[in-house]
Amino acid sequence: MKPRETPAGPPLTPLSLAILGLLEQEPRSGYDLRKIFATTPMGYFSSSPGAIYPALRRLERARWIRGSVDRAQPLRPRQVFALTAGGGRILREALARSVTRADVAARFDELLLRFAFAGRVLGRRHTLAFLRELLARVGSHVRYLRAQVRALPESAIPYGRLALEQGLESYQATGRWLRRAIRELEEPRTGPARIRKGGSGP
Amino acid sequence: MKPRETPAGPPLTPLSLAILGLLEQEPRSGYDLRKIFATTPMGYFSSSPGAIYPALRRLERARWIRGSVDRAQPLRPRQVFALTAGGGRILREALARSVTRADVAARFDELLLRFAFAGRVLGRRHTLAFLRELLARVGSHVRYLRAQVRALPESAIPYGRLALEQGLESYQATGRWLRRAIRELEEPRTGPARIRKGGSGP
DNA sequence: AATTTCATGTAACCAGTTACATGATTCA
DNA sequence: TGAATCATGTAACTGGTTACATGAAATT
Repeated sequence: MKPRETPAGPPLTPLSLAILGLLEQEPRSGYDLRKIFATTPMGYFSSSPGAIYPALRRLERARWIRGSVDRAQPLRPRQVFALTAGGGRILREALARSVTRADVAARFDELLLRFAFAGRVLGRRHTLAFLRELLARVGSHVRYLRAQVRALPESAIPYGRLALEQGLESYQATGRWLRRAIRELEEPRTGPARIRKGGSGP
Repeated sequence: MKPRETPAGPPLTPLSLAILGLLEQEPRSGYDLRKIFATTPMGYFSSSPGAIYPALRRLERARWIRGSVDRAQPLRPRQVFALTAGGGRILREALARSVTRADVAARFDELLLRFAFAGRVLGRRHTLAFLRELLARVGSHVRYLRAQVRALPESAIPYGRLALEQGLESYQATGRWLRRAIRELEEPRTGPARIRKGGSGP
């Protein structure tokens, strides 16, 4: 038995990952996916047909998803895609992959997407492990940014420092959120801690 | 005089904008830019030669920058690029462009980049106007996210809600930062308000 | 002598963008 | 009748990624 059974396969772009995660929840058509990307906070991803339909075909060619024509509907027949067993394995692998500081700095949205899917797909235990690793990496990124701020000459014009501080404070808030999320998942049977208000009202 | 003197020109991608902003500060070579992207928090941008050198040539073709060979150095001659007058106009236009909520949701890094350059290029007054508009858009995005959280069924599994709350809290922190930045720029002659510690230490 | 750094590039590839196309059905 | 919605696609383009190439100078 050779170690790697996956013969390369198509690259797992953020869009592909989002599609796999959504199809794990339930089978959906390309149009369903477009609606989700167009009308929910997942709208971060492109909802353009020129992105989604080719992506679906790539995933189908790799046998990670399988489409079937749904003729129940009276309209033009929809093609509904479902995750295959192999696709599920790929998804779990992608969600369990370890996190680097570079991911935190440059691809945080993807990490958040992974978290959102991890609960269903990996279960509470692995999701907690993921969050703890994420917290460690966010912490080291915060320390990195703080060092960058300190390294600025006192005389420098404030714009660069302010821009750095935006990132710093945003990641600090994320650190606080991570600790809360970890606490919440550790004791699952407590009522949901509603978020305190305050922040960016007018 | 026809209204638009700019005949299309190349698209102003985030990388192009970063390059224009950096060349506005001082003339630099492609290698200088690569070093900046590779070793500073601007590392968010790609430092690959396959991105930078073609971008430089596009900008040069559009006459937004101009390169000149620097033979002072004993090494292989460097080509140093400087912003042209037309390039400066393009840069100012890009920095002054108005902000939408979609920008806040999907392209915040670019907005931050614009802020970092705006101080030098647009001056304090226009930078303040930019920050105030940004604050308004961040506020409406926070309200949007809060509505999304509220719309979730109480029974839902907590992962989706938690993921939404990450964004919410991160943007709330950005709102606080924006108010502080605005205050700081409004009264320029106060000592720099150092950031209070706390947050994501170990 | 070998490695690292300086400095600039090219070539192949490709995911996503933009814009257009199609055709049925439901609604006003 | 006409518009909007459902639903799926294609075609052209291009910026960025990855990987490779080159060659001189400084460093070890």
